[in-house]
Amino acid sequence: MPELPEVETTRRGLAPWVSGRRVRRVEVREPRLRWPVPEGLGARLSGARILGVRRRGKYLILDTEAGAVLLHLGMSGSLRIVDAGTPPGPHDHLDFVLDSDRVLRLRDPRRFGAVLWGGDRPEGHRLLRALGPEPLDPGFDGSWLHGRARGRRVAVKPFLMDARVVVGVGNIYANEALWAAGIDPRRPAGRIARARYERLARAVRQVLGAAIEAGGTTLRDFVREDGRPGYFARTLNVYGREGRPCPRCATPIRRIVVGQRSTFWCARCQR
DNA sequence: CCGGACGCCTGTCGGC
DNA sequence: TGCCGACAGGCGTCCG
Repeated sequence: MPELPEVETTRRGLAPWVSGRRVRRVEVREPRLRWPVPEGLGARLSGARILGVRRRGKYLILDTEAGAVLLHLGMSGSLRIVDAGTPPGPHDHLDFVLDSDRVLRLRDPRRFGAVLWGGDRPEGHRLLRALGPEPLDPGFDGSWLHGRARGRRVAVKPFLMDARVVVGVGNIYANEALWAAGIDPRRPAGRIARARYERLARAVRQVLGAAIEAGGTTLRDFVREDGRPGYFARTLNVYGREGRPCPRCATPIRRIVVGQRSTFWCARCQR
């Protein structure tokens, strides 16, 4: 599900509901996520004030005065704010009950998501430490991509989806950005000129920015904190559009597999 | 170091 | 109608 735009949409929606609130208690109905939900989470958090919600890549960081919680939505996760007393559905695995009588609730049918203890320095957590730059920050540009691609023979699409290269770009937005930049997704990363990486970096920024403005992409599971979907799906140019005409040249969009992931592209526009 | 494949899970959809 | 395979927004880990 969630790539950077969906996680950022979630962060923005959540922040006003959780910032400044205290956690009354944590209810874990299903601790078996990607990793087990830490045993002592509730004990640590009970009574602690939430200071804010940050995002790093596809991770959310819930900062509290007792330490930070790391949240990841995996493929099918979503976080919502519901009224206390709202009965949980089958895949509503965990609640943070707030002193406002609202509940921050995690739903994750496939359980690829995670809820982890981040401690006092969550950015030093082993899962966050090796992450590359934020694509919307100034440290990310064509030179960075070009430099990281030196000598790499991996296809540019999995290269772009590698969180050590740049965070937040998943399958949907990798497809879209490569189409926008006119680059063949199978092209070896080290065989792309700097100027084309400048185009690609701009495309990544543009696509992610537009998707955030649209509230993210909803294919099936993703909903915002209030249950509404994101509307970027109607803006997708290639993802999920096999056989439909390329919006730029009308050539039918093709689907192939690159790096074990579905890849949609226009063989005429992308070279 | 690098690239590629594999699981982890549940749900949905299309074809027969 | 029912069954079965393919596929799904991620990513850590393992293998050669």
